[in-house]
Amino acid sequence: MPTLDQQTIDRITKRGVAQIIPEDEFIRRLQEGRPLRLKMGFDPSRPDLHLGHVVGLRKLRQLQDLGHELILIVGDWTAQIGDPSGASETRTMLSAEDVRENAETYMRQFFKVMDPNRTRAVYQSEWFGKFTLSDVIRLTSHFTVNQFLHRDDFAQRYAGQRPIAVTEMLYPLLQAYDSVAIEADVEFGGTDQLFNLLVGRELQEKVGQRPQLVFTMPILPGTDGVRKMSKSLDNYIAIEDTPRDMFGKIMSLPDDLIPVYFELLTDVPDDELDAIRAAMGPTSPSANPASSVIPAKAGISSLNPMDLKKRLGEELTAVFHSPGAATAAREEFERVFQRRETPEDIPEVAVGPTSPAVVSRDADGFDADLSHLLPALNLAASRSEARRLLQQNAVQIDGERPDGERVRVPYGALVRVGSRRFARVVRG
RNA sequence: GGAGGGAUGGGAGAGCGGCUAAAUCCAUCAGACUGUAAAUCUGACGCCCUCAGGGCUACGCAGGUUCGAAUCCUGCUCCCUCCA
Repeated sequence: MPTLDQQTIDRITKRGVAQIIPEDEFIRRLQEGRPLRLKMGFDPSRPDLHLGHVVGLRKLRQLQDLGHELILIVGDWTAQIGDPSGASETRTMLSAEDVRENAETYMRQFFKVMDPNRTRAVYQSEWFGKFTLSDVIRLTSHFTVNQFLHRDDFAQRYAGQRPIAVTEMLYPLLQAYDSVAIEADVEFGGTDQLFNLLVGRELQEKVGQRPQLVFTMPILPGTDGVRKMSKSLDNYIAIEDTPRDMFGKIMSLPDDLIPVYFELLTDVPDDELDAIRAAMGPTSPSANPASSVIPAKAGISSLNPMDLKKRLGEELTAVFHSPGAATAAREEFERVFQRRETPEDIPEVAVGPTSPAVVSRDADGFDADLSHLLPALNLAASRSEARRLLQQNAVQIDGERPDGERVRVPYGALVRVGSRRFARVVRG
């Protein structure tokens, strides 16, 4: 294993890190030069990875690249408990096939960031499958309810007289036992995982193992700019989003998220990061419309929010798809949104003579009832919505805005609703 | 075992007999503007129709009271809190 220079240590322990417990020991063990056994768990009931997960994966990848080994825990038992970190929602049991399928989906995404050669996936059922009630009692006996009630999330719910399921108390315990089972050296998680990770550390110590180090990573804000990125809040950018969606969602981020995203999701050097922060800071043009013209100093001219977002979008899209796809997505974006031109791939929809959208037709086109045509083209969910869109002047046919519901539509016409919904009408 | 609280539109959350297709906020969509699908402002936001109007469905489920119910009553189902 390579010896570590200070720069590498800083990169590992400073950037994109919330807390390392204890930090000095972590650095010492990194320098020992022996492979560490890194642990990270995942919930197989939600196999969709998004950029919020990538923050942690990138950190793990850095460590893999230094020769450390990751053990990925497939949480097929904890998944049955539900998400203890907030929204209480009863979860149905997953079948073994579901778990396996979800795990495969997960890994497919996972290995876009991680190194498969230094990753080993294990299922919790390897040890919990054999668990007996007395094992459970022994496990629970190490901790007190009072201790668990101090967990931030539980404390808040208890104070607010909101429910805390008994099984949720089991969640940290199971997760902790995973650390014992695999003899983890370091466990990783978001800052909201701190309590669970520490329980693992404590349990290992109680059963006579060397206690794991705990490594927490900052939570990435979602596309709304406020709440953490999560699927249930629908403010996420999925790893498997199409290049176009991924790029587009990044372009729609609030400007003040730009520095965080660069910091946590890219390798831009720290000094460049500082420049970005300075440009986006409270006195930046984005926050002060009066000075929205950026000084045309060479090298700094690229530091306006839109260009930064394009760069961010292109870099990230390239990671999860390909550089070519990323460039194409950027060009598409520029064409459709900046120059208001038409996109490359427009779905063609055949409209036949019996369609209610067709009032009468001839060889070149037809007289259309737009309230029927838009739903038929998948440009509106219902006739009511179609009418609303028409009233709002959102509809264009070959660039013309119709003034009524009845209008002549030639075959091959491009129908556009708003700025991003398109369809081409073909004879059917 | 006992006492109490609740179930409303994609989410949160008002309403507590007619003025309620249901306040407000968020999300969403559109228009304007722009540096972008940012920000801001404006508007829309159940479905259907021969559409400046009309109709149908909707406030956990099933009944009931009433000219009229999301709102009152009864029974169910589900959820939550507290006491023991």
